[in-house]
Amino acid sequence: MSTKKKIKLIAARLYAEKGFKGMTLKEIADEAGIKPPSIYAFYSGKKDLFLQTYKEILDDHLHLLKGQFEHRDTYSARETLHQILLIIMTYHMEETEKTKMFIRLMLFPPSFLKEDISEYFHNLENMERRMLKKIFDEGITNEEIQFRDTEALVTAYLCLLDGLFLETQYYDKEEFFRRLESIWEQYWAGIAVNRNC
Amino acid sequence: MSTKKKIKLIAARLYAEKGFKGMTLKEIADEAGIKPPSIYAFYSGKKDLFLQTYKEILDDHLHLLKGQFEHRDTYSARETLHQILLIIMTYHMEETEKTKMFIRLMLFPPSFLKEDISEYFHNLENMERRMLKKIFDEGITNEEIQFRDTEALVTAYLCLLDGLFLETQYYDKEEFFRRLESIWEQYWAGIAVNRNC
Amino acid sequence: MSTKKKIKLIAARLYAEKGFKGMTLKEIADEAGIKPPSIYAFYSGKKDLFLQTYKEILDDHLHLLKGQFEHRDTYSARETLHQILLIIMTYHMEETEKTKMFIRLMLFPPSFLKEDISEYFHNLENMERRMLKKIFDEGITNEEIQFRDTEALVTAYLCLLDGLFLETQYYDKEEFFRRLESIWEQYWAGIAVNRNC
Amino acid sequence: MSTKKKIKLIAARLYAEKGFKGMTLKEIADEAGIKPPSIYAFYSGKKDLFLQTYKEILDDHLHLLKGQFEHRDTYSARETLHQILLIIMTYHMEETEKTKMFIRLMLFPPSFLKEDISEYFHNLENMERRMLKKIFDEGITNEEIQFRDTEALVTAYLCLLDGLFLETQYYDKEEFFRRLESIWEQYWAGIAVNRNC
DNA sequence: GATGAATGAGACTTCATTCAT
DNA sequence: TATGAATGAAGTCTCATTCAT
Repeated sequence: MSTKKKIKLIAARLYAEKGFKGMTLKEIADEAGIKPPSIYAFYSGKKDLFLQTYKEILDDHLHLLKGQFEHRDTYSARETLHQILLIIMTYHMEETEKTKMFIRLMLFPPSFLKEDISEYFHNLENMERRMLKKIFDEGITNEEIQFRDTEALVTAYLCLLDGLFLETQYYDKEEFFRRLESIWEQYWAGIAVNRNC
Repeated sequence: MSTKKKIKLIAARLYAEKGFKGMTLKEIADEAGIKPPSIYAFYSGKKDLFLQTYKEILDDHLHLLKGQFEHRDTYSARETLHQILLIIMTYHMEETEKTKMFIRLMLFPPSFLKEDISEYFHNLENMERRMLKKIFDEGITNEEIQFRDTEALVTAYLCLLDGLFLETQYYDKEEFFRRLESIWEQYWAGIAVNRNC
Repeated sequence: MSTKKKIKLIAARLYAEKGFKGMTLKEIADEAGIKPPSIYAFYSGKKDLFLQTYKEILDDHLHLLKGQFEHRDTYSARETLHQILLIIMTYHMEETEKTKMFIRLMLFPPSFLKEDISEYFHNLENMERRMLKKIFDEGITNEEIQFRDTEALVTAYLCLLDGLFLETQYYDKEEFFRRLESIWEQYWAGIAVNRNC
Repeated sequence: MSTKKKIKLIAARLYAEKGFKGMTLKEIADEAGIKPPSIYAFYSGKKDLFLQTYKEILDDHLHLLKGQFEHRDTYSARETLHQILLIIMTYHMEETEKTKMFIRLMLFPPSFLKEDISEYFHNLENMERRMLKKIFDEGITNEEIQFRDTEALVTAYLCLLDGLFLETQYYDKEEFFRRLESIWEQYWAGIAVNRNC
């Protein structure tokens, strides 16, 4: 891997662990096997390095989400919604560094990025809402899901995503996915058309 | 207010905003209207100040939770569970600084507190689970809630709490509580005994 | 003992151990069971406290020396010279703090005392030389000591004192006095009139 | 000279003058024509700088002593013992800084070095005693020196060394060496075989 | 006498950054 | 590309000292 790329990866990890102030160029350089001034051969400073790092993280994340919402036609709404949970959470459980960085950016952005980040998340949510809305609309049309204001359905699903997302930080893989299934079942029971009545 | 108390409050806020490294004694002193060395008249150092601050935050939080779970006998399970959501989230929407500090501690504890924090959250969850278990058991006995493994019910409710908790960070008060109601309704529908069948 | 006196004694000890910069008013106050500002009730500052302390040390020392040289008439030169060694060294072995302080003052005086101290030691040496000269003159007159330039005898005796003085810092009491006797014997053999020839 | 070496030399001098606490990185930097943080390019802190400095001082000193005791076979005991005095004292009169540092280390070691220093001086004395013992044994065999317990002879010679050593701090070169000769003569008279009887 | 609160001065140290090589 | 040397800015902390109480 190129030194430049290596620096960026290390920076991402250290940012996730320690935050912007807490990560030092010395530590990054040490782990990359170079000396701090060498970083300036690739990036114009700490901020620049971080800017390039964080952009990549967000792009990754967006790409992942987009991927999940495409090719969804062949499945039922139930399967799609369940699948989305699984895929997103698997990603977060596996890419823990990226996820930690993501959380830091979301909740505690460095002040010089606050606006930028805020806009990103705004767009992200809108995109998610649009995509989910389609899925719920189809689910209602197919009589899989109880008729209800689609916006409300989206809202609750996003809350489910958020809750699970936060919990990826507390539990180990096995425990987490056991919980996920249990939670999913109750969630689905609340919105599915009850065919047993 | 005493200077000592003032310092602690400012420290809590700045920790919430910037983290341990990011908050500086200079800034704390400036806001308190004193000079940095004066802080040492009350705390033996930055770490000590932080330790005393964080202990208070956690005690506050624990106290709040305990308060919510007491005196619950007169209400139905539905009311109790709904009320818990409302009270906890109201606290977090109002005490935004303490909540931010709480989140930082939970997700990105300073290394010298990792163990301590970890133990605290472990105890916290156990306590919550015990209390919620009782509520759900009673709900099932009263035929308000569908018969189901109580542990699973607790797990899902905690996930709901987590999701909402995270969302206190994104939305304004009005928007947040609108969402809360919508989410609650769907959640309750998933676990309540369906009397219309 | 009065607090004022207590402070002075503690200051002396701490100066001996750590030097002027190394001793802090906090530490002095702690040991005296008071708070640092209270020292200002007795002394106008650290320098003043030290000035009063060091003056007492030097006065003590001078007083001791003077005492040794008086009342010497009844003894032989041999006994007198031997006795002086014993008494001075006993003092230094017993009053280790005062001795340490004395050494510090002599070798590493705080810059604001350099001149003062230098003058003191100049006077001290002159006084010692005068007194010793008398003893040696009498010793030569009595044919106890070989005829020789009295100044040279004084010089060698002072060197003996210095050597032993330094060694009070290295050895324990027993070991030290064993050495002293052995050294004294050889010294005396070098200057005594050899009656066996 | 390299900046690193320059810093070390200045540190040694300032330590000699003012002790560990009294010497400041600011002053060292000023004299070296750099700024305090630059010192950290060469040493990891004040302690480290001091450690490297003091090690060199002790090594120097040991090296000097060892040098004096070698190649002594061709000389008489008298010449050897006299020569040792001269060479050691010449060193101390010329390397006044190193000697002052040496004295400070010996009498007032920084607490973090106490053990280390103590062990060093212990070893030093043992080495000196061994070497001197040989010289005295040979001196007795050659009938230059009166028969006597060799340990006692060594003890007295070391006391002579100590006395002169301390006096290197009081007198100027000329005065000092005049005294030395006078002292030496009386010392030697006390242990030499008296051929005139 | 004594002290709690406060502070100016100054210490050590870290860190991002520059620049000549 | 890479780095050794250097530094300005800033941070934590210590300490003698002041002052109102």
